[in-house]
Amino acid sequence: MRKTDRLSELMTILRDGQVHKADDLALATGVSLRTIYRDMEVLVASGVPVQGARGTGYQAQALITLPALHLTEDELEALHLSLAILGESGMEGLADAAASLSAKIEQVLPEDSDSAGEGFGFAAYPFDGAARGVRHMPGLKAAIKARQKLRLRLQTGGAEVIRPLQVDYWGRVWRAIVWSETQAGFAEIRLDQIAEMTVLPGLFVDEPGKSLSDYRAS
Amino acid sequence: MRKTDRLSELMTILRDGQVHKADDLALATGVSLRTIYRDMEVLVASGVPVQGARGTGYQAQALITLPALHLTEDELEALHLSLAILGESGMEGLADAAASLSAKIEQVLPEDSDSAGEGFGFAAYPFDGAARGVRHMPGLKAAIKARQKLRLRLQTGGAEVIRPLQVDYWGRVWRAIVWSETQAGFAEIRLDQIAEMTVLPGLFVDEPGKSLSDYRAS
DNA sequence: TTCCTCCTGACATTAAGTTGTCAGTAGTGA
DNA sequence: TCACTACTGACAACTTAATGTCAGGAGGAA
Repeated sequence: MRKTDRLSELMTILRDGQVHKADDLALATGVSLRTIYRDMEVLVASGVPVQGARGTGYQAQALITLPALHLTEDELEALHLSLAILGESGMEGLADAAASLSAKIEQVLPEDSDSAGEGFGFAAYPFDGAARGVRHMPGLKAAIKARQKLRLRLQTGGAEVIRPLQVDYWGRVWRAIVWSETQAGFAEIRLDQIAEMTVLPGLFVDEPGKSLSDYRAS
Repeated sequence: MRKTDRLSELMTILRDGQVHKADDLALATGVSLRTIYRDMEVLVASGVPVQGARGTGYQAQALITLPALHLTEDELEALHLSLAILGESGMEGLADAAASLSAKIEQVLPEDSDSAGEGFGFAAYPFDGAARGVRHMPGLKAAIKARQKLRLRLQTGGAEVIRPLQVDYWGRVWRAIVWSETQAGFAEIRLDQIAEMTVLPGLFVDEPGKSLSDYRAS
């Protein structure tokens, strides 16, 4: 039996949530006790919620394994937004579950060292903030498509008239890349910093020095 | 360098969405061309959206990797419900992304062979059905807690007065385990088969032969 | 057609990982 | 305190996986 198959089998056995002695697991899988201890270590390290109690045995909680997924940005956005919506729904139990799932997801999402990024020196991604920020996503995207100017009031208090150019997921935050008319320059605005967003009647066209490709060239 | 580290590094390089020649990847990671070809095969097999074009090079799409997660049932419920809600929201683009993400998740969730289960012989888990079914989850759970009887009308047309005992995720479906007064027996009802659910004024107490532990003993 | 670069199989060699045995430690409940 | 069972380190032996070299093939663009 290959090791990965054996780990799978262990998880199947443990899925019942009952207490299992290492000896029995060893018998069931045909390996030594020492190997079971090692396997349990591997399972724990990979995030499987199983505990071993001395004198008792091993017990896992209800256990559904979602293997690695590769997501597009749209899919990640959908995931964030949907959990945020549920998290604020007040549905008993579900809001908590959405929060804990969201925390698990944030825990494992890659964080590029580059994205430590100046100005973003927060240690954790606050769930409430993400909910508020992600809410603006659809409106921002519509404005980008329609080339519509927006007025943003940020949590820091300032208001800016901007041309939204792009929304992306950079590091562990959703951000908008904008040309700010108020500041006459490019800006990267975290969506969770947006307190209020108002659609303005003015449209914009690509002007030299103010377009997305200019931003990228800088 | 360990293989897994190298695969990680390859993904980091490819994340920029640009075209990369295998030769350059080999130089960057210090292995032979043949090994790069093998590595790319492994990445593709694991779901990474990367393609190699002959004469050109390798290119990946925007790429966010969510490693394996271990969820509780509550968290899976939250995930299903939240995506279902977003999927029906009509938000442009997001409903599609929620659907595609949901499909990815269903694709990889474990399906116990036991759960092929008689009567459930469907090949795929229809998204629409899941949305409708998951909707009843909160009401069911409240009724279980309050020991409230319910009248269910199923998609097959029948109506039953039931005592809801438990909701769980079995195989790839959410189901309710109930004592059906109409049929005088236990039943397992897929949530997506519930067309309508009405709360009745009657409460129930555990009667011998009709409780959850009786179900489990059978 | 030529060039460029991905693609695949085979095989000997090399590298890495895994295992069981043994010894010793430790926590919990009766 | 004792019994039960999880826990950890070390090491030799064994197993499995990975690698590079070589040869040959294939698709797409200029």
